[in-house]
Amino acid sequence: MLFLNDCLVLYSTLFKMPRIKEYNESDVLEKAMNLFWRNGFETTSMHMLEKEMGINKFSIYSSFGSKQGLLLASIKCYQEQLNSLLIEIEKGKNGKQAIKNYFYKFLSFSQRGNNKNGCLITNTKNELRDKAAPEIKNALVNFTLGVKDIFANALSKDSSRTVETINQQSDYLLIAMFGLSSASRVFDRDQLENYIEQIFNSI
Amino acid sequence: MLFLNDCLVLYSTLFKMPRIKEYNESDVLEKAMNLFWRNGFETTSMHMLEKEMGINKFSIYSSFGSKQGLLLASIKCYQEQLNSLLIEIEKGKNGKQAIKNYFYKFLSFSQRGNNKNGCLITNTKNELRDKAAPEIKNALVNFTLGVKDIFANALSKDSSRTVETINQQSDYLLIAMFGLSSASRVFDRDQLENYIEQIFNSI
DNA sequence: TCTATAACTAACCGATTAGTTAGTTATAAA
DNA sequence: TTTATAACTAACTAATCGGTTAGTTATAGA
Repeated sequence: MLFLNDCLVLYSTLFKMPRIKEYNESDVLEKAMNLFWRNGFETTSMHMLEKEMGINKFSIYSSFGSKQGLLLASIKCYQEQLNSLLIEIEKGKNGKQAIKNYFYKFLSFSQRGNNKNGCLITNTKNELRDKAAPEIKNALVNFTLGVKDIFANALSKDSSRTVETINQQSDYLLIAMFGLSSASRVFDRDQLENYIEQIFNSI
Repeated sequence: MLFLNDCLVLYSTLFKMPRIKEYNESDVLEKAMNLFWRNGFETTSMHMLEKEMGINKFSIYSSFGSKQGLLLASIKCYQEQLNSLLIEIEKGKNGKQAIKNYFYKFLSFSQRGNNKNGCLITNTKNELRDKAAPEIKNALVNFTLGVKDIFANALSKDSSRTVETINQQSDYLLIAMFGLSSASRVFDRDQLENYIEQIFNSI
């Protein structure tokens, strides 16, 4: 992602160099992401973001445009973190087992630090629905479609599944993952692990 | 539930009868419940509630005490409606099939009128978590425990399940129902029906 | 040192929030 | 008709919301 800072570096080679930003945009973005992840969009106020990010409103708005702009940047930051778990699926030789491993890793990811934050993407889908800006909706939908594709590709590595079965099972796993994301905010770890085991009994 | 209206009737036999309420409390409660169900707690403002319920703030506060008090009453109203679906499970002879039928009926219930409202209980759990008043938390937890019991009792009707298996499978179905509630707000009907079929393949 | 510029501070904006309250109206027993 | 009382109206409160802006500060080339 190209941040204003990068533009400034380019700019400074051509014109006079004005005052330098005192914060790192990817550092403060990570903090904003964690706040949205923990509290949701509406509950997270600009005041909370100022305190957590350590910068004031002017800086937030000059770097990210709006509160929803900051959420969109947070979602993309979050998606990059999830992607590093998702590519493990593609490496696995046994598709079903690779997806199952991903479910377990995701569970740890969603409950790290004893916080029951769930999944930022699922949380945002659940919370905003129609109220999200089109860019945010697109980011959420596209990521979800990507995950389904990864599931489908993994399943197609295993022997003897029809195209129809692969489509049904990847759809099923997608909703099961959505359910796990929501449930991970409420249920205990052992209940959730039992849930994962049962999910993979049926495919 | 004993409403102020009922107290008033009792009161009127002993003292002078003052002005009569111009609205029916269970009627306006149903409308409030639908609003909370559709929009969630925070998004539903007192102004929206005034318009939807057809009464003003004073009346809402005199009948239900607070916004969270109105939510609590709405949740109890909602639970009564779900109970009429849940008792069908207890009537069924084949436990697994009875629970599966409940999943399908719940899906129609959660998407009636082409609205993707999900489940008021799941939505509230997802949205409020720690911010809910203790009374609301208790109502949610107790209802959830009740549903698990109903699942367990139904499964124990079928032959040859150990106590351990019944506990695991009813826990699994509880989380699957939670997942279905969340997913029903986002996914399509045929995807969700496929999800239900796959769930019951594994038990 | 001067100057153009962007980073930064802090006060401010109108709108909206949940909740309150003073004053008015309708009721029915007395 | 009088009167006690609760239902009702509507204006109000203090706090908070996302977002803006006028004024100050730091930078580095000229």
